[in-house]
Amino acid sequence: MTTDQKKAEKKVDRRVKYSKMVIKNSFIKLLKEKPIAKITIKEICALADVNRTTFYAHYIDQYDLLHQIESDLVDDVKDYLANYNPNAFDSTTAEMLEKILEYIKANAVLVDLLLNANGDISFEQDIIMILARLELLPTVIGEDMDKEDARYAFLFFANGCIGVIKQWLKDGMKKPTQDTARLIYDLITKGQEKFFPR
Amino acid sequence: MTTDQKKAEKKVDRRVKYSKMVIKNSFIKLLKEKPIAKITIKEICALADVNRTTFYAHYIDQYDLLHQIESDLVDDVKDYLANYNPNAFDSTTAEMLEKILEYIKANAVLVDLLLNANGDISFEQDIIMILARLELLPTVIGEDMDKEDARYAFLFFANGCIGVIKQWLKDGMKKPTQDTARLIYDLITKGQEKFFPR
DNA sequence: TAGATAATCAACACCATGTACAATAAATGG
DNA sequence: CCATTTATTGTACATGGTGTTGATTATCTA
Repeated sequence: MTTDQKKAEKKVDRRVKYSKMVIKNSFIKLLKEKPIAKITIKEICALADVNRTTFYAHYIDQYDLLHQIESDLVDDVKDYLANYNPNAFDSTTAEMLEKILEYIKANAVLVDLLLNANGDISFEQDIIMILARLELLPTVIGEDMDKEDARYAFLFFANGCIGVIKQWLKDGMKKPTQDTARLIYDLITKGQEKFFPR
Repeated sequence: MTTDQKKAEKKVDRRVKYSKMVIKNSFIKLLKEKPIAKITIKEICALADVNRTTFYAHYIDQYDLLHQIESDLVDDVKDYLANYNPNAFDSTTAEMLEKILEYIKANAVLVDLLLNANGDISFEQDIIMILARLELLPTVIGEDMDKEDARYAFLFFANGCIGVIKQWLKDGMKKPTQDTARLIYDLITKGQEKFFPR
């Protein structure tokens, strides 16, 4: 269930729901062809068969539209992971990672588009904040360690995850989610030792 | 020595050199204030006190200009690191990391701008490619390991490095370069074990 | 100094933009 | 089902950046 549908459960006018939907779909279609800077509001509306005035009723510009799409996706991920709440870094972290990868796989086209091709840096930051909020990564819990180093370590792991996921998407997600999750887990816990065991 | 100056050593017309310089400086100045999408060619030229026709003689648009600036920086980093050529992952890697951090510190304003605020994803990719080309990170050398996993591991470490560096820049590079290099080195080699020694 | 080359200037058509307002269509709540 | 509210449409308009042209001027290099 998407965020749009959830909001719609309240009392959003069907017309608004439809307009936003066709606008988003058209925009995403265009985003597959060219960078956002080359996409005009006029052509989004033409493709969506919607009046330009309608666009301005809901969005400021293309970038606002992009951010709303990204924001919806972020909310959706949060809902998807709402059930899981590991408060420590134990064996369930690998499962959590797998869960995330499964979600990404289910929304691969969009995520790949936003993360690899035509997204922006703020989207990556949002994803990293999700990871931070989930306390999925261990480094925030350390007590006797340097606070600053812990933050750096977290960012190292989080950005590492994103990097692997981006390539995984580019590779068409050939590698099973479970294996990929395991690989990421090992990289976090053991670093290169996994590859050069002593 | 910048790439521009190097090119100039051949035989680039002084006028061209000057035009490109003022255009770049003006653009960077504007980039500190607002995102690239809001920057017009007209205002770049106004600030640079250069005719708009001159801009079009050298660049296609703002994005082309940005990419040339990033590309120059990348070339500059390559030159800077040209002397160092570690072909294996040994103790000199930490020194190499420190060398890179020192370079970044010397060009902090620009790097922070391109990496944190208003750059694009391709710039990060370029940086990662530099790391790959340097064979600074170990995972490509493994023989008995899965090729695919090695690539993922490399991307994990490379993106992790970028993540730490970005935050380090945001923090105003308070932490000494040597300590930061050491931290990154430990994260690569030992993962979270550094923080949770067994 | 002479020739080559770059920058300037003015002018131009073009098109996306953002806004305004009236008219129309559709949805909601009773 | 009707009356009211609300969204969308259509039109029009001023604005401003764009990209290109050709001629002129300024500057560099050899």
